[in-house]
Amino acid sequence: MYRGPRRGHAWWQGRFRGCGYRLTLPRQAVLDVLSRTSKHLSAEEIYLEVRKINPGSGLSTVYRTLELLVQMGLVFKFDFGDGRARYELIRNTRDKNHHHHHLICINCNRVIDYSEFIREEEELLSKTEKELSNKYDFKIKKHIVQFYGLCGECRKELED
Amino acid sequence: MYRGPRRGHAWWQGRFRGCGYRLTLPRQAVLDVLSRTSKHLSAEEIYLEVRKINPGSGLSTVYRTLELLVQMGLVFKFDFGDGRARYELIRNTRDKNHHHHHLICINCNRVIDYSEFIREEEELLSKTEKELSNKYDFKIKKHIVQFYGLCGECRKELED
DNA sequence: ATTGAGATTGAGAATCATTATCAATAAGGA
DNA sequence: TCCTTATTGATAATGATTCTCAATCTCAAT
Repeated sequence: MYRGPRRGHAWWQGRFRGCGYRLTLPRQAVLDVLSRTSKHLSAEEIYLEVRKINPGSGLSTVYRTLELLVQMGLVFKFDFGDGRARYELIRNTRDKNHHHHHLICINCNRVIDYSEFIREEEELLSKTEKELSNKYDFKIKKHIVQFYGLCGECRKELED
Repeated sequence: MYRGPRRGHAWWQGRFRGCGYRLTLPRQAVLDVLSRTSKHLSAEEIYLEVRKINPGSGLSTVYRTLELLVQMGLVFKFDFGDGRARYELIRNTRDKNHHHHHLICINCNRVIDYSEFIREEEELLSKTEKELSNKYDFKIKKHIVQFYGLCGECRKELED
């Protein structure tokens, strides 16, 4: 089954060329790191991984690349309230709108992705968005839904 | 009609005493500022207002007081994504759980409070919370729901 | 009143993630 | 090859928040 040009990095390459950008080694490295993990890494963490692939990469470039990727719609940027941004590669191009949400442990900063009730959530959110847009003359671009709490391990740990 | 000891600042005074804290002038000033506005002020903004009431107050103390108030459950602390925290006095002690949510303009940072669909939202959220708590062994403490977009004025402004 | 322990304060230094600066380098087209 | 532009890495700058610390205040016990 032919899958088009989406083998290896050819796909990203195309995306970049289409926007007039170059898919350079430092940028490649950032994409590699993001594509190999399911965690929500910070810029610093990405930088440390990137240096294993391309030791010449600088932190500035990692920041610049992440900004670019977010702006290109390839990466999500999250704020989980611990003072540093977190980044996540957007994997499924098809159902872009079907994004997941997060449970964030306020003790160990672990992040759990979930998609339960996402349909109901999205339904309610879009209904709310429609209503609020009218009432307040406000054009909603995106929403944030996050749950904060304690993961199992931290609960045990703190119950002592 | 007698309203109990909630005249002036006597109420806060009680709250403070009860916790073993003192309701000093610099703290009073922060509470005054917060109680007089419906905006979502930043620490710096609060500081500037506080100095009109009590010119001796320092920025550190404002930060410390805000932290204290949040910890005492008298004030909400929000992050609207513009790099500074925002604070809001919790006014109605009765229905603590009936908190509102926010529309945030990504252009001018205006914040609109809304309570439409809050009931439905809370219903869905609590249902989701229950389910997720079980499935992921995760004790949810709080949630965040925020809408980002463009307010009417900014939309006009940017359509040029 | 006096005292002493502890709470509170303001000024300034320190922190830390992120951005801005800038000269050097690489790449692609004419 | 030459030239314009994109990209880079090192470093400095930024800016909100937190930390430090000596000075001041409060209040209960003497």
